[in-house]
Amino acid sequence: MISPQPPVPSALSRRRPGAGGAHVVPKGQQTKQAIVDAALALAAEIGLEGLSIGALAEVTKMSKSGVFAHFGSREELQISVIRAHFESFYTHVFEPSMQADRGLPRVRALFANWMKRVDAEIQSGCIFISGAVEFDDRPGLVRDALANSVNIWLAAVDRAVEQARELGHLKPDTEAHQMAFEIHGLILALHFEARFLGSPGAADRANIGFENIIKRYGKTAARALPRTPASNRNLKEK
Amino acid sequence: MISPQPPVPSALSRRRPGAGGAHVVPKGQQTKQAIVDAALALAAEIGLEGLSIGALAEVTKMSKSGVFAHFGSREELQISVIRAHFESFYTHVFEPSMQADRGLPRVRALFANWMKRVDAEIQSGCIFISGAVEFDDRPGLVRDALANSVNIWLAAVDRAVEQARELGHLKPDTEAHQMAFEIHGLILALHFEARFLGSPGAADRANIGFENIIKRYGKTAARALPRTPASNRNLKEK
DNA sequence: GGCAAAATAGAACGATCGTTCTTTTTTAAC
DNA sequence: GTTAAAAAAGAACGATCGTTCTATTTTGCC
Repeated sequence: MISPQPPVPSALSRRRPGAGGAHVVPKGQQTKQAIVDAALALAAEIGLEGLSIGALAEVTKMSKSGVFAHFGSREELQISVIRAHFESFYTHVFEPSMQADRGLPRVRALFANWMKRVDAEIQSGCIFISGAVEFDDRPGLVRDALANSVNIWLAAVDRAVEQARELGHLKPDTEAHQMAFEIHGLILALHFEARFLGSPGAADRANIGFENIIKRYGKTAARALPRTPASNRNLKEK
Repeated sequence: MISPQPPVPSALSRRRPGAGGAHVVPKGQQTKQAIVDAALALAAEIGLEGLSIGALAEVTKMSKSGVFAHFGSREELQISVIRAHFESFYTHVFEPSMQADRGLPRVRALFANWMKRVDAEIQSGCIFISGAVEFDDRPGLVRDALANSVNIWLAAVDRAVEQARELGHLKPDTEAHQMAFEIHGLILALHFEARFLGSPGAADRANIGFENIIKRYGKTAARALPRTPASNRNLKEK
């Protein structure tokens, strides 16, 4: 239900040959994984559209046809990259956040881990963001896979916000997707300013923006130190 | 000072031959303008990187070399497109906004016109946004021209916010670029959700997000109807 | 209307692209 | 160790790319 694509045959069986067991991982899947890893790094830099089988063959020290044979088409290669990126995102951003308590803590964890991820992607590039721009006008399987992955993630954010509202951590009339939309905007602005413009302090601005959003939708003002005693007083209750 | 590139020789003399005067516009610049216009539409759809001289020749019903001769390189063509896009943005977004009163009204006008523009670009695509993604890792003249244009625009937003603060329309400790950053995020989230995901209501969410930002930084709460009499009361003064 | 200059067309280049086909090498089960 | 299957290499394809060079057409001033 979580993974956007069914055909991940060896996602769980990809473990190294354990004691007593024979070689569990066929050679083919092994090199295919290596190709996808290289493609992941390459696509992050120059985009999914910039991914070329020739360049990939050079990086992996294989022949073009050798690389190609593992996917059957460039489209399938791109989809494999999206799949791998989603898995990584799921492992490093989504899963750790789910260990935080349901409600506002989890919303904070989602944003913090998301920030950490995007902050690292300032250097390498983010496939979800660049892919959205590259394929917003290009229908097909690649776009579908991309939109599928993104939707799953954004829905997870929506859900966490809605749970926080239900638990009384947010104002009862909070529109979950409205708040998630504003949070998403901060991430995109961070990516834009930091990666494209090289503007320093963008991460701080995203964090401050997040606190502003929390202040706007949160039920209590206890979290971020209030500016004046007056504003503190009136926010304490209701 | 405003235009990011000096060499715009006929920006003012591009008027049609008036009564009595001979043909003021040489044939060359005339078709060059037509090519740039076609390139502008094409680049909005498929991106600056997707711009190909062959496709452009087909659209304009010219030969490849005929198109090419006007620019001398693909890079120069891309820069011309950025220049044209900036001029259009300047005319349709910046200039009308400057007719609003300095301060909060002007900030509102800037956002409203920006929204109107992006809303139209949901269909065609926005060169500033897609270009930022395409060239965030590709140094060169194209990237420089793009960053230059974007910086001019973002600085204009910063300036308008700062003026609003100075005029007492915003809280005195408002960090202009922080607020502009959050506004920029709304625009980017709108572009992402509406253009890539096709999510309905994204424009509404951006507008609501803007009102939230105004509420956060604004000195008075008179604008957007307050939810409760209590919150209204305490925000009225200070 | 003639004439130089500007504008456009046409053909070809080397490079790279994704893909196909054939051949060689490597793997892995017996 | 043999052997069939899987994996990888190699060569070539048609297409498109940006660009160059040369010819042809069109423009615009006298």
